[in-house]
Amino acid sequence: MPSDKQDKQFAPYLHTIDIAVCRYNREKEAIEVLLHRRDKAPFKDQWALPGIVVNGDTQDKTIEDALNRLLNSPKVNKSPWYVEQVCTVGSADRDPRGWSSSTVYFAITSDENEVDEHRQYHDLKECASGKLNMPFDHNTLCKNVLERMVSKSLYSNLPMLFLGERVTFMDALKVTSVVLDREVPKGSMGGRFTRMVEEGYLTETDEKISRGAGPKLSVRINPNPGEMYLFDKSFKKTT
Amino acid sequence: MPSDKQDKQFAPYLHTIDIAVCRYNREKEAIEVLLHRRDKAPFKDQWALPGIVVNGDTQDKTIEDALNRLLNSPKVNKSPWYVEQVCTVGSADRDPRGWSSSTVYFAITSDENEVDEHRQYHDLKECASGKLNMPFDHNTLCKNVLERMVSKSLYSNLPMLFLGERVTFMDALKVTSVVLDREVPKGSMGGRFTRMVEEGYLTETDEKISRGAGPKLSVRINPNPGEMYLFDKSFKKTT
DNA sequence: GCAATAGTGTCTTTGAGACAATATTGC
DNA sequence: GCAATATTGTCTCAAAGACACTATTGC
Repeated sequence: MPSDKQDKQFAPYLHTIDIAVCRYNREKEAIEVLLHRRDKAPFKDQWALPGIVVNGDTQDKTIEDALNRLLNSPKVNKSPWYVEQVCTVGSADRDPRGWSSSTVYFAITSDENEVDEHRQYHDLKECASGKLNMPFDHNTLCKNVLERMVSKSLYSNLPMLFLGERVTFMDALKVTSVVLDREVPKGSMGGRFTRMVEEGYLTETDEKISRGAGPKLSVRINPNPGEMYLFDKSFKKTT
Repeated sequence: MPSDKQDKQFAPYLHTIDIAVCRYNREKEAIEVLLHRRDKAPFKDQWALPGIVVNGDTQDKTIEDALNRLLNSPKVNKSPWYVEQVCTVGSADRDPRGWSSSTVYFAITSDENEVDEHRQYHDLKECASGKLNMPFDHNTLCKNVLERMVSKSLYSNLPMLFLGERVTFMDALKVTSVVLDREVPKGSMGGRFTRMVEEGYLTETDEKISRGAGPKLSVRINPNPGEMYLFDKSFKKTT
């Protein structure tokens, strides 16, 4: 039924949704992206961003439906804390099969290590730089995702979203440094962190966890993981 | 030749480029968007965002080619100072003709009043709020454009891009207040303006212009209109 | 002259950033 | 105890923001 509407001979081009589901790997101190090993041509067996065809074999009511179908598909199978549309690209030559466009999303998920033969996390920086060679224009897409991530991290707590619900100050400092790829002053981050607690974005707990030497770390709770906090103080508050 | 590849009976859906070309109307103190009166169904004679079909009657090599084709088309016919992709939407019911997706761009152009029967500027806020009823989901698209414009205006000189090459401080202050829809403190804007001059983004001139009562206004030159200046000082400079 | 408005100056507050000093843990 | 490291505090600087004051124009 769907296939007679989407006859590949006559389809002007494919519109796909591709997604960069990212997590924070604490051991490697790196942001990683979930990739999918392609099981068919073109680029069979190469690691690519998971994607689906909008209105391909399955009819989607909206682009968001297609996005959710991708998130629930075996390629991804995640419920990320945060999802954001990054960009749309399209050209005659990005896919050897013909004209195709792709709408790219960026998502943040927990660091649970659910991998299998066809799902694996790779260093996002290596994907963006091309050190890990990816099919189609997926290296460029990863670069776009990384750029969006970095630019938003300057004026929001986006890096903290990688930490989920249970947050410590030192983890927030570390993950922000990892995302921005430079050392973040402890004092500056401390001020921001204090503000988040004072304004109720983070709530206090008595819980403390230990991570090697030194005092235990106080755990704060982010009741709404995925909700972004803006540090922007440009011009006066809207109040 | 192109039409046998894009047989409308078999097209799974239309992918269009829609653009919100905006200007600053100094008299009305408003941001306006160039609309196009549709000359055919659906929504004949209604004012809509100008758009074209990607790979419709004309083959495009890339999405950017389609964007340029739209900019050069009679619907728009502008070379904006600034163009930025905003978002992509798609659904089965946004266009009565069937599944369609649209990639939306935001552009800034001069305030030259080139209008005709089918091209006219309308208040962007009214388009975004729905006070001006628009076909398809164009009210929502305008809302997306306005939101992007406002959020970027908090940490960049985006509103100043409406002024083009010849810039005065008071115009910069005014257009920023108009974009943000609230009074911007003169002192804050003054600091930012001074920095732009000191860092060479704006260059000094001896020229002064008069605008009613009061002293004449000093004119500064923005040698690269369309190039955005970021005020962000989050964390330490990359140097 | 005089109203209107541009440009400048002063002061306060806030947050970034550097860095020292102190406190708390594992071993 | 001691090394490692979390946490707190102090100081400086830059920018936001409030607001007064002065200077320059059109009428």
